[in-house]
Amino acid sequence: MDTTAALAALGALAQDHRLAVFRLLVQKGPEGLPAGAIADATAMPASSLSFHLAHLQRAGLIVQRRVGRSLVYSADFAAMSAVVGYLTENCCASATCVPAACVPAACAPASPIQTRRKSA
Amino acid sequence: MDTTAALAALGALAQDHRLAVFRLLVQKGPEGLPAGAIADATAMPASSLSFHLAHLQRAGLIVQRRVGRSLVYSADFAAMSAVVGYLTENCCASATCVPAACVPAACAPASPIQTRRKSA
DNA sequence: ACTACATTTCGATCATTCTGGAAATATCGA
DNA sequence: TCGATATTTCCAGAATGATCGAAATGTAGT
Repeated sequence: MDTTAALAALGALAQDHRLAVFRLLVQKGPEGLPAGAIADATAMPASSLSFHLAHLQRAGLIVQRRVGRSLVYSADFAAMSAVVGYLTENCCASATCVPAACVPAACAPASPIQTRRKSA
Repeated sequence: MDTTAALAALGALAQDHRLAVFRLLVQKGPEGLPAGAIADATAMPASSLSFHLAHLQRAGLIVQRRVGRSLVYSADFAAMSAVVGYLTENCCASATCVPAACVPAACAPASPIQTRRKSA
């Protein structure tokens, strides 16, 4: 993950509503949640939610798929892992920090369905 | 680290100049760098830099100390570690994610001087 | 084709953040 | 105390971001 992508991801998460939405989607795992259900859970108006979902998606943190007439969103765990990787790689002066084993693909969902995006 | 603090940290890092400054300070380790040197390295006007340094400091990511007539800034590795901890704890549905050994105090500087702040 | 439903896009408004010059503050050495 | 250096605070303007109702789009069932 390059700095531009990291910046986009950090910017997307640095907002209370978006962080709440993302955490909710992470909880729900690869199955995700339709926009309506997210709106209910977070008690925000549809248009505002849509704005934030688009922001998270632009940043590559969530993924959208259509199911019937609903748009179902789910967290992109590989992208999140890349963000954590970027931060760990850039938060320490040298290699003395995190055991290397922790960095690659650190964020995997409980079940193995995986959204299969470019692993950054 | 609670969500409010994480939000502040993410917000502080989600800006190109601030991310650059923070990465520079992380590289420099606990010794840090005076504001003037940071201004030189990043080629930004003093007042703008001061604004961003204050932002990073409010978020708890960097620490300031006076050395002569310089104000020396250094990364707070414990705080950064807390941010990574928050993200890893909140990026996975269950405990299947990062081996627990990686989370606590993950971000330590090469030398053991440690800025000694509340560990978030 | 029509109606209902789920969600997005548009547009206007309000709030926040970024920027950088000029003035103020703090420290040091003589 | 004075002048030089280092940095911050103040200020105003420009840019970006957030909010949410209303209208538009897309999908499904009949």
